[in-house]
Amino acid sequence: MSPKQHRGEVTSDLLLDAALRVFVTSGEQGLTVNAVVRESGVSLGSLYHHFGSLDGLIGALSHRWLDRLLGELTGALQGADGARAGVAGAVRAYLAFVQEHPGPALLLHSPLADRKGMARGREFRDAQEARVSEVARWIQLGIDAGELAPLPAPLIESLLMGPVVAVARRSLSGIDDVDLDEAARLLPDRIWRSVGA
Amino acid sequence: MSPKQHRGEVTSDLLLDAALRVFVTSGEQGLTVNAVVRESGVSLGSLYHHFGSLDGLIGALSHRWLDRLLGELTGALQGADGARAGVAGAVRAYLAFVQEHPGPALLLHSPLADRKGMARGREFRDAQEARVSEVARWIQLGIDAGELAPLPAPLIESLLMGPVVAVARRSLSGIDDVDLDEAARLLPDRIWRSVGA
DNA sequence: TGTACATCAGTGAACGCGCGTTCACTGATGTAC
DNA sequence: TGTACATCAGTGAACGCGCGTTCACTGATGTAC
Repeated sequence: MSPKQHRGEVTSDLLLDAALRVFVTSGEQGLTVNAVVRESGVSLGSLYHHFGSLDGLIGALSHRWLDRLLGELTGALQGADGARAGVAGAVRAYLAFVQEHPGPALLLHSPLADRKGMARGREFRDAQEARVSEVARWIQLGIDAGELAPLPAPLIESLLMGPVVAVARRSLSGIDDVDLDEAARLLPDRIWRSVGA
Repeated sequence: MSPKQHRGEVTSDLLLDAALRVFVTSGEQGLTVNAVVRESGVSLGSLYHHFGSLDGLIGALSHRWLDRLLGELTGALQGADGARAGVAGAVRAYLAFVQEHPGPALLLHSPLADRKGMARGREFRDAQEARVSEVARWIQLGIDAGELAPLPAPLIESLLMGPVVAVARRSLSGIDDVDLDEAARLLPDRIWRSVGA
């Protein structure tokens, strides 16, 4: 599935980038094989050669970007000194990602990512699983150290990321009443109040 | 569009209920005219007579349930004595809705609701607009009274509902690591810390 | 109360369209000797 | 270095399927006089 020749990798990237552009301009229901082929200039057969199916292509695209987002998130958590700084870092990292990559962020907030990703089973889940449990571990360490409130980890995670996701969705959906820079300034302190010990 | 005879209303309800069942069992991409017709026992022509299109049917279904959810939410906010009680009431009302109506909650958390709803334009938006701005007004009153933190209203809304939505999504997506009753007990106090003055 | 008529509700066969996928094939690249 | 061969990459016409929608029609209900 992963290319054995250089030109194969180039073609894969052409298809992935085209698929993202199609999604951004035409939405979920516009993301068809024909649209991707037209946008990329690559032949239909090549798409199937590299990804096996449309779901395969979308899964690979989601995987690529989810990996980057989770990477920045876990990096921010673990690179910080103490729970409070970690919370602030993760909140800002998420909002920065949304600002820098609105297209991919929209994709990841759409159910396409979940559905197609999950459908691919093990291979996909396992790769992310590592990242997701890094977050869970960080939370547990924070609770054990008495820095985070002694709540179930999923609730901490919801209190931490819920408001950020809500702001991101609002911004991405074109409801223009929220300023991401302002949110990056104000949210960390407010979120800390809810999860801090 | 709304039925003039009693049997018309019965048929509408049959279709709406069937559409919800189809969505719950087959998901978004399984929600087709044929599936709804098969599930409801109503003829294809009747579906088009009452709703004009599949989008019309889905829009009406989303509208019906979004109305109920927002109704309970605004009811909880306004029926409470003080901002803190309002926050707790709204959080519990939302989680109770998810527990009592998981199917509709799944529908409202899917992008189907947004997309189809928005596409119908004015008529739809305006009906909800009233409800949505009731929430915004309640928030503004809370800020003015010095009970809620002096943040932009959208941020308060995100801090208030974000964690609740996150917990709901988690529960609805089958990640079984979150207990809604426990969340209803623990979240109000935590959320209050983040939005209280 | 009875009849005529307009409107509403319900029906299902038929249609066209665009979708994802397949497949037989050609061309390019890398490797073994 | 040269040649033969296997594998990888790329191509696009063709296919079948299920989708949403239309339409000409019949039957039921309510209303006017």
